[in-house]
Amino acid sequence: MGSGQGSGTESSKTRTAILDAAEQLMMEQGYAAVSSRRVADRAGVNSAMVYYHFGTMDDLFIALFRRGADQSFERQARALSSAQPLWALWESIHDQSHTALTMEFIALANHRKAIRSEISKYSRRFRTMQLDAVSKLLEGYGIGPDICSPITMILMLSGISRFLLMEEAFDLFTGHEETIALVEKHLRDIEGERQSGPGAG
Amino acid sequence: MGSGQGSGTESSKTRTAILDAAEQLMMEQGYAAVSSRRVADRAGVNSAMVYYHFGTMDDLFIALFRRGADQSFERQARALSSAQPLWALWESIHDQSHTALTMEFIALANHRKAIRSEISKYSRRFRTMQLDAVSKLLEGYGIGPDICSPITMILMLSGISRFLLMEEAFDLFTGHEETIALVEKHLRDIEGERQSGPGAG
DNA sequence: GTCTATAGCTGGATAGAC
DNA sequence: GTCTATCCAGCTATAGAC
Repeated sequence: MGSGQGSGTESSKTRTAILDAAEQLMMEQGYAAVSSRRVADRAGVNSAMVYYHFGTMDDLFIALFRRGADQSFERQARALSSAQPLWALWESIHDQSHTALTMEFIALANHRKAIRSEISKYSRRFRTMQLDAVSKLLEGYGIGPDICSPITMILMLSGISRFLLMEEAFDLFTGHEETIALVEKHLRDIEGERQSGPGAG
Repeated sequence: MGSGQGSGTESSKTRTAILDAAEQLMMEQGYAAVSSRRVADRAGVNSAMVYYHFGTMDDLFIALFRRGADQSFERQARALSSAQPLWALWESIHDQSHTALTMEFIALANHRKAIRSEISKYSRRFRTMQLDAVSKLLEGYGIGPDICSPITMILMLSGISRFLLMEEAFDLFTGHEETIALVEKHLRDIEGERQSGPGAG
C-alpha cells in the first residue's frame, strides 16, 4: 500500500488505539474536539501517527464511521435472523449506545461531502436489509400491506426510537414510557410476548 | 448595560447582520465554520464587532438559537389556534427549513453546556404548549385518551417528521410518501379534509 | 513505525485609536 | 460603534532523523 491514505497493517495496535481515542473524544466532546493532537494524546502516541495511519483527518472520520457501521450492520443481521425478528429489530434500533455518535456524524456530514455520501451509502444498505426481512416476515405472519406496510413500519419504528433517544439526551422524558408501551403493544399483537430480552441468548 | 455580554442596541443593524451571517454559515457549513472572522466577513463588518455585540462566541450561539426558537414558538402558537390545529401543527413540525440548523445545535449541545440547557428549556416550553392544545383538542373532538393519547400523538408526529426530514437530507426517500400519507389519513379521520395549505390564509 | 521539529494557517479574545 | 493591531493558542500537514 502507498503512504497516502493509511499505510501500516490494517489492524495494528496503534491504528486501533487511534480509532478508539477518536471515538471517545467524539462522543464526549463532539466532532470539533477530534484533532490530530488530542486524538494522539489520548491514544498515547505522537500526532504524526494519525497522518501516517490515516492520511488526513477526513479519512480518520470515515474509517471511524465504517468501523461502527459495520458492527451495527452485523448486529442488525443477527437481530433479523433471531427467533423474534421484529422485537429484536426494535431493540437493535432503540439501542442508545451509539445515538450521540450518530448525531455527530450527521452534523459532520453537513459540511464534509465524503462523510455525507458514506452515511447515505450505509443507510441504503441498512434499509435494504430491513425491508427484505420485514417484508418476508409480515407475509409469513399473514399480514398484508393493506393492514401494515413493511416500509412504513420500519420508518415509524426508526423515527419514534431516534426521537425519544434524542429527547432523553436533553433530560426530556414526558410521555416516553407511554409511547414505548404503545409500540410494544403492537409488536406483541404481531409477534407475541417477548421471550428473551436483548441481553439473553 | 455593561460591555460584557452584548452592548449596543438590542436591535442594531450590525447585530442583526452578524446573527444572519452566523445562521447562514451554520446551515451551509456547520457550526465549526462559525468563527468570529468568517461571520464578520460575511456580515461586512470587522471581527471585533462580534465580541462587542455578543461578548463571546458561545453567547452568539445562544442568541442565535433564541432568535430562531422564539420565531418557531410564535409560528406554532398561530398553528395551534388556527381552524384545523392538528393539521397546522403537523405542517409546522414538518417544516424542513430549520432542520439542518436544529441538528447543528443538537450536535453543539453535545459539548457546550450553555447551549444544552437552552435547548432543554425551550423544548419544555414547546412541549407544554403542544400538550395543552392537543389535550383540549382531542377532548373537544370526543376522543378519549384510551383511543388516542395526546402526548403519544405529539411524540409520534414529531419523531416521524424529523426522521423523514433527516433522511431526505441524505437523499433517502424510500417509503416517505407512503408514511406521510398514513399520518395524514389519521389527521383526516380526526379533523377532516385539510381546508387550506400552509401557504394560504 | 515512531518520533522531533517546523511551516503556515486560523482561531478567540483584547487594547486602544478614532 | 467601528476599526487596526496584536497576543497566544491550537490546528493540519509534511520533512526528515532514528
